[in-house]
Amino acid sequence: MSRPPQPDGRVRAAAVALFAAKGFHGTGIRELADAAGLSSATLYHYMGTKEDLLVDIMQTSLDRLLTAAGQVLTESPSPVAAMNGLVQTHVVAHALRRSETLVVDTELRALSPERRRPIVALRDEYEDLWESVIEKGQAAGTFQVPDPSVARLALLQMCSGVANWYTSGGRHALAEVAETHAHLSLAMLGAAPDPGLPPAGHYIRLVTGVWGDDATAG
Amino acid sequence: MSRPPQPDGRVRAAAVALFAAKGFHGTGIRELADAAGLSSATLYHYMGTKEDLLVDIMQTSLDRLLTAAGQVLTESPSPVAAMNGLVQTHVVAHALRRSETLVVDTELRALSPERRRPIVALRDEYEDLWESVIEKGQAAGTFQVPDPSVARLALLQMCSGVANWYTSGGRHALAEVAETHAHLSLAMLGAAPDPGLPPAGHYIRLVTGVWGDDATAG
Amino acid sequence: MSRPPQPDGRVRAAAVALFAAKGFHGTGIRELADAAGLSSATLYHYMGTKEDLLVDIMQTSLDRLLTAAGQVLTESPSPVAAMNGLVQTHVVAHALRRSETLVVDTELRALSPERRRPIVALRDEYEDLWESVIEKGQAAGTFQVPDPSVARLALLQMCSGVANWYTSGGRHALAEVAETHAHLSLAMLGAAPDPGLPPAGHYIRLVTGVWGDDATAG
Amino acid sequence: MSRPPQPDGRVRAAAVALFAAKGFHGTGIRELADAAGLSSATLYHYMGTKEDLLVDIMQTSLDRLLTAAGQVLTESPSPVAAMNGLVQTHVVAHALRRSETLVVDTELRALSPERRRPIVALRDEYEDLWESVIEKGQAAGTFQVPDPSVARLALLQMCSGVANWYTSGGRHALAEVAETHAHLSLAMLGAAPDPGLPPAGHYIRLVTGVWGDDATAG
DNA sequence: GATGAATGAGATTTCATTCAT
DNA sequence: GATGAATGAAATCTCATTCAT
Repeated sequence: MSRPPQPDGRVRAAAVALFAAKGFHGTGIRELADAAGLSSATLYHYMGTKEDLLVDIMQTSLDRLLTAAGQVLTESPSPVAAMNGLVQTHVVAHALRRSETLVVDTELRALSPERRRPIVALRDEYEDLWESVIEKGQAAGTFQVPDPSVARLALLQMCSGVANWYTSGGRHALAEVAETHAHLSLAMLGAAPDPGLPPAGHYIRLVTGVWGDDATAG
Repeated sequence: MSRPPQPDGRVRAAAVALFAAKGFHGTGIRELADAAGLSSATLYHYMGTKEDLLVDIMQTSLDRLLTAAGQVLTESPSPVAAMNGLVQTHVVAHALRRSETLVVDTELRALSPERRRPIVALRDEYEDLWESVIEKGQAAGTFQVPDPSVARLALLQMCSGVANWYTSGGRHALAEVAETHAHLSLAMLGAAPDPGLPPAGHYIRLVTGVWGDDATAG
Repeated sequence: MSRPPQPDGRVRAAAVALFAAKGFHGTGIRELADAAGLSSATLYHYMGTKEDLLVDIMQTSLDRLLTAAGQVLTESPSPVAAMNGLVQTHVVAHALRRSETLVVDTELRALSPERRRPIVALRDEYEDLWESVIEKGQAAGTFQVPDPSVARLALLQMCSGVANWYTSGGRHALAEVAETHAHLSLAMLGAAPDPGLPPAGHYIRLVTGVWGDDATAG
Repeated sequence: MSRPPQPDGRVRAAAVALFAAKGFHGTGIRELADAAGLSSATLYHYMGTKEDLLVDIMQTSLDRLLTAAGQVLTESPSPVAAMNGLVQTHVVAHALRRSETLVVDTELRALSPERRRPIVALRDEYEDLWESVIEKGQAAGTFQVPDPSVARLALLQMCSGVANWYTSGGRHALAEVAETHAHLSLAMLGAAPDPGLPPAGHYIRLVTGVWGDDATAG
């Protein structure tokens, strides 16, 4: 009775998939139970309310993005390297975990104001990492953009958008997509290409390391 | 009884605003009626079902995007000019008509398969215009991208994303946002800057010309 | 404003057809308006409430049945002749005016108690005519039935049932159906066949005379 | 989630009573819930849609009529015996289970075409049993009717009509009604009375055996 | 841990009817 | 005479959630 129970893997996985496919309000609790192989009453042994479940999914996802970004920044010696890493990590995460990242990006509005606040704080913390890299590069003369904050917004929209169209086994290989986005991003920022940056494989390992292989894939 | 009556301006405007803010499934019919200043029964005097209303909004919006893009392509002598025009027009439309463009971009999943099909066809028609411009530029040697179709996807996500964060009267002026996106886009495509291209004002006029000033603003 | 307006031909005809096909509660007022070629608001120039319309239809139909039965009894010299006439008249009316007789037979329950009472009185008046003919024949020794009142009920159900299955132009000609029912009825009552009774044509003329050719046919 | 749950006894009983008394369209879902002693939401725990409930009622009723008729035909050595049995069984069923038989006879039109088809097939199967008995009797010279198919229609309408007027404890005892209808039916068909046929008690037992004493009585 | 039963509130949509024009 | 606009009430059905077993 003290705190809401933590959703187990099956429930989370079903919720992530359904919230991504049909939206939070478009997903019924019985639908969710069916997908998890449980009755709707049993569902409540594994979670608090439907909103609790959404919060939990978002929190976990943003925590992981922050962890991954932190590792990237630690290991990157320059703004160009940092931006290359942030973009590739972000793109790989949005490609490999399409559903959960889509949920974070589209269902903020479904949260009540009180529940939304801490989630938005996490998201802002993450986006600030990007902005400060851009500013450092701009200050160092490595980047030239008309407006750093517009650049940050444009970059993030572009990279997050991968979750909208990437399909594993589709026309574009993951490494290709990640590297192309890094290339496009650096070009956007006016940075010269740097052949010495780590290739996509490095960031794919980083992302899979952070996410582990829980059942929430997809 | 023959065809569902055209929802009048107030109903459409209320629907666009609410669907954008809370999602299709997150918007109740009574909420919609309140926002339109009608009773929920009267609402049905002006529309078919809630889904009809969504389809109508999407269709109108995509028709206008296609019209605007057609005008841009007609008047543009080169791939660089065309891309500059497509990006600025798209960005201006997504900034001035945030709500309706957001609805088009996020609520496709709320449509039943039968209703979705023709809408997706319109969207694909629009995106194909972008792709063929990229391909022409690539063929002409003006653009150099690792992968044209990834570039198209990345560009569109970036430019559509404006609807997620632009606020009139906010930190960024509309003309600045449009031109910055054009600049970033051409940089992404590896094209040299061209100071002779039409400035944002031209495309703002084009967009307001196409959209008119009906009640659906926002 | 004083009394509810009399429904005109088109409205009555549409109502009779729809009430018969879909039931009173199964028929919507807009459906009715469509069928009559009017708007639902205009409908109310021609009728009172939906229930008024039903009452009107039933009253008219029962009045005509009573008129026809009165003519039959006047001209019939014996219980056998009377029963032959009642049956044939009833069958012809239920065949030629399927819809309106079905409505009378099945929608009594849709009336409020106050409106039902006078209609039931008319129906009882009509059925009493049948019962008294059976009793006269039983008293005269022409008929032999185990129970006159069960016989009346059985006879009327059988003859009214024609409205459930007769179709003009179908497998059975009207005259044949009427005469067969008269034959079966007299057999049920234990009466010897009488070749001198008027044939179906006589009663078809009687019925069409009473009903006239208003627009309520069918 | 797989198949609509079987409505339990109380829901079925309430539905049968209300559909018979007020018609399918005349019966509201809350009314039904009240009669079953449930909330309208709980109702849906026990049934699919209102139409599913109607289909279920009709199917069950027709299945039982077919079962009973099959037993009658098996045990009847002659067309006269068979017809006597069919009529008495039918009459007893329509007297003891007025409501459910009335629903079958009057609410077919409330079904959508897809749901109606299999129900009509069952009804036709049942009516064909009657027709073939009449034809056998006619071929054997036991019956003499002007038209066997009109005779079948007339007979069935007469016997089904019992559900419209019979009341247990009313003026007419069940056995009397059943035997009277058998007598009238055989008279209609021109068959000589046969004192050796089973009396009503036999068929009352047959019917109560087939119907059991579930909660759907009335 | 699991679930059938239950429900108040609310979903979307239709109802019959009125009225100003 | 005709109708578009309007509506309170009610229609059927689903919602997220609770609880006794």
